[in-house]
Amino acid sequence: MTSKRCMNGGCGATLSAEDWRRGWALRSGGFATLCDKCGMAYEQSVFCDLFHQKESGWRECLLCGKRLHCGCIASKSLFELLDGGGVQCISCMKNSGLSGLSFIPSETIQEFLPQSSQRVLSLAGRSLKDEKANEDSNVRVDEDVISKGKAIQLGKNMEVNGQNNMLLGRRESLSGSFGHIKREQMAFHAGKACLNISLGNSNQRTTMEPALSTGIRPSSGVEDGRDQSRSLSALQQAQRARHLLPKPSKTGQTFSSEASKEMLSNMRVARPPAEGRGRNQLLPRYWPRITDQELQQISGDSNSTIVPLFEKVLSASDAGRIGRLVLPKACAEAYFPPISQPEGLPLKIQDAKGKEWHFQFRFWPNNNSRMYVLEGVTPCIQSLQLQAGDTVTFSRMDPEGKLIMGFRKATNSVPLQDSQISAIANAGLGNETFFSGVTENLSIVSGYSGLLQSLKGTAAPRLSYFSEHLNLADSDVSWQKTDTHGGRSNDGFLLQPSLAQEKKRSRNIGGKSKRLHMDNDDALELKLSWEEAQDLLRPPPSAKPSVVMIEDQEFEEYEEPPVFGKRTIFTAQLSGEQDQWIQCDDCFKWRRLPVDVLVPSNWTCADNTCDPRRSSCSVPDELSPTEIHNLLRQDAEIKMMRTPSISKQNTPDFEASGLDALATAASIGDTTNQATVSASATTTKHPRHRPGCTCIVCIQPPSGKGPKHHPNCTCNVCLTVKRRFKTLMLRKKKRQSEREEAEANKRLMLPWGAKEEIEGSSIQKENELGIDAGKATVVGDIDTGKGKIDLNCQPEGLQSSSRVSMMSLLHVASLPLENYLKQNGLTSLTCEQQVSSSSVTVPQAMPVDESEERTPDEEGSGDEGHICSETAKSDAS
DNA sequence: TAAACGCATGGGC
DNA sequence: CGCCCATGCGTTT
Repeated sequence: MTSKRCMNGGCGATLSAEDWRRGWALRSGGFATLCDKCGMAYEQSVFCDLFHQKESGWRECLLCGKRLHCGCIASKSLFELLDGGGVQCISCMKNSGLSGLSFIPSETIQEFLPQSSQRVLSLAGRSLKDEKANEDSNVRVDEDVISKGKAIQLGKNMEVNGQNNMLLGRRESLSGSFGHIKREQMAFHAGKACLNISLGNSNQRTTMEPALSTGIRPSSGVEDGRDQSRSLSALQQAQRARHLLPKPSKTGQTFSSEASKEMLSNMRVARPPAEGRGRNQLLPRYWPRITDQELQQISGDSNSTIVPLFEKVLSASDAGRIGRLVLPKACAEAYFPPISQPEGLPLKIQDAKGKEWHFQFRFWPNNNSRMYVLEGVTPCIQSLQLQAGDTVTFSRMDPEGKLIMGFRKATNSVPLQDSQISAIANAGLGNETFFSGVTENLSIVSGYSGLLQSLKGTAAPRLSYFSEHLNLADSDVSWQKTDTHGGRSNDGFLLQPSLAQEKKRSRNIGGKSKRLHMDNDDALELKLSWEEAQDLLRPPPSAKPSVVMIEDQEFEEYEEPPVFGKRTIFTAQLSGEQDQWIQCDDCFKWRRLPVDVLVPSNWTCADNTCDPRRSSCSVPDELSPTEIHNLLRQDAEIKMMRTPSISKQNTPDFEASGLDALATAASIGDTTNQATVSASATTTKHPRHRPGCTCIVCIQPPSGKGPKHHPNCTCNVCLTVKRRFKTLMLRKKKRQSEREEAEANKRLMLPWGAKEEIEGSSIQKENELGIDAGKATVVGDIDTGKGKIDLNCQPEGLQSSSRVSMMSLLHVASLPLENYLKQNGLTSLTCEQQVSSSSVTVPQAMPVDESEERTPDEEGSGDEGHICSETAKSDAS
């Protein structure tokens, strides 16, 4: 397929593949081409490459630079698109031979949909030209006929723009064949006038006014709850989609931008993210995640461009002997050739090695729908040694249009260990969740009560409960899921599952649960530790928790769901002034915020109410590129320190700082790593408490200053202290039982060292979970109960110290809160704080982990003495 | 009789 | 309730 001929009436231009590459014609998505000579698309016309996609909300026309937004669907701009061949259907979210509007979230489209009406509709688009009834570009479609179509109902609650009446109808339901797009659901719009638009050359398009359809608005009284939810959540959905889109692949970008660059070099064209057509319509689980490298491998040295289409995790039946691979309907209809007969078509698909496979692409009628399958895949599956759980990817090589099949073995997932599970179960903290991966911007999750519910079960159900209640269906986020009982194995990604497990496993592959899985490379990319997740967890606005008891443990329950905030970076300046830095979602500039501002998951400059001067994306960065670089670098270092294994592995020479370093050392058994801090400033506190830190240590005013606190004071500091006390009590119980158990087993059999190892191992367990138990260390006189808890301090000999730590913690925790506070001089809840002499990034306080682990003592009042690392080391040893 | 085929069923959402 | 899709299962080859 080296050339194409424009089918548009008098044009007849022949366009070669070289033409496409040169930008004379744009090879579009699907199986279509656009004639650059006449501006018309032919075959299945697809306009998507005429537009650079901008996030999810709008596109910029490459020809006229016009910004098309959702409103265009009801404007003349829409008609332009329609004239090119169709529009996306809101019901199936496919394209009626044209995906120019595929960037518009379907829910948004619905908002602009006109109501079903008894109007004379005309079918727009050249692709309908063969339709006999459409020779005059007008087809009368009776209401009753239309109403058979399912798409109608989507628009039934919409009012009609008097000028540009538009109606989406289900093509299939109308009157049978409309040629190659027979099955497609497509758009109709009223009036002949639309057909007179944009038949000329491309430049005419520039004259079109977007003319956002003021006449069309969503009506109230949506009857169908499903429709309602879809409609009402449009913005949310769109926003979520925007935030959670996978990183664009460069290769994909070249698909449209390379050609267009040449063609439109003098135009204001922003480089689009590689939102290939259809991505917005497809379920995220089908979004291709092929890497640039993989794409490069496929394309080799050729001039071809690989456009990732979709992917699928193989189910048991896909990988089984039947040799049928069930294709996601939306993907099949969007990317594979249209088929009208169940027998379908033979399809040649080339694998990454260049071998060409012959499959039968067909469908089975299924209810009133279809089920698409690729038949004859067994040889291919076997050749590639694929099995259930592996992923096959489908791409298209342009301009040839050849289908390419790749795969990704599910070989590198990291199952949860039993120790991790049990540690999670034992942690006893209400909102702990084992995050295997989360994108940096997180969306709303379910309510706290859901989490609490989940706590009632074992660890595994808890995890799955949480997973399943994370409303992240539109996100590119997956959650490690564990089996609900028994082995707690990581179903779905077992390398060599036993036959006995086959069935159970297969149920967890694909299907609904597959969205809960995540490839390991994704997990790495999206790695977010439990601590970091805590950083991002925000209490709901105006949250007032009620305390509930579950299994003798108190939990704060919130009415509103918790919110995941956007990740920010905390810094401090020479003056000691603390800042929080946040990156705008739109312009990616970093803006300064006060430290105490809790930001939502999405944040743009416009939200910068704290600094009106910088509340616009147009305002330049406050920081120089170098400063930003340093900011990010330090933040990355801090992050790295939080993940011991990564830290150890990737930066063997990196001198981790503070407690993190010691925790790291503890968890990896390297006690020689001292707490020397390169990035932190001089402070009498542990280096972890650098200026800007918002932990309880640092949020308290300097000693002797600040207000005295009453016992029932509800200020942040007091609440935190009280909360810690509670946690301490909980942990006391836990550790006591652990200790008793360990001692019962080992007292007479093991020397101290070995016994200490037991406790040490429990700490290490927690460290594996991101619970830096090693941070909490107690030194002092156990017998008198005047233990001085310095959680800043990490003695060199972790093991011996942990023994003291446990006992002292137990003792301290057994005291009444008042005693506790009093004993530790905390009635005034003040602390000494020194600021650094340089501006540094600081780790964000970890609401549960660190703050709960520490006790007020450490931060405390100076008279008990604030034992810091150096001192503590000698004390403890 | 087994494999292939075509459709039906049902869980999950 | 409708849709998707994994897979079951009866029929055909």
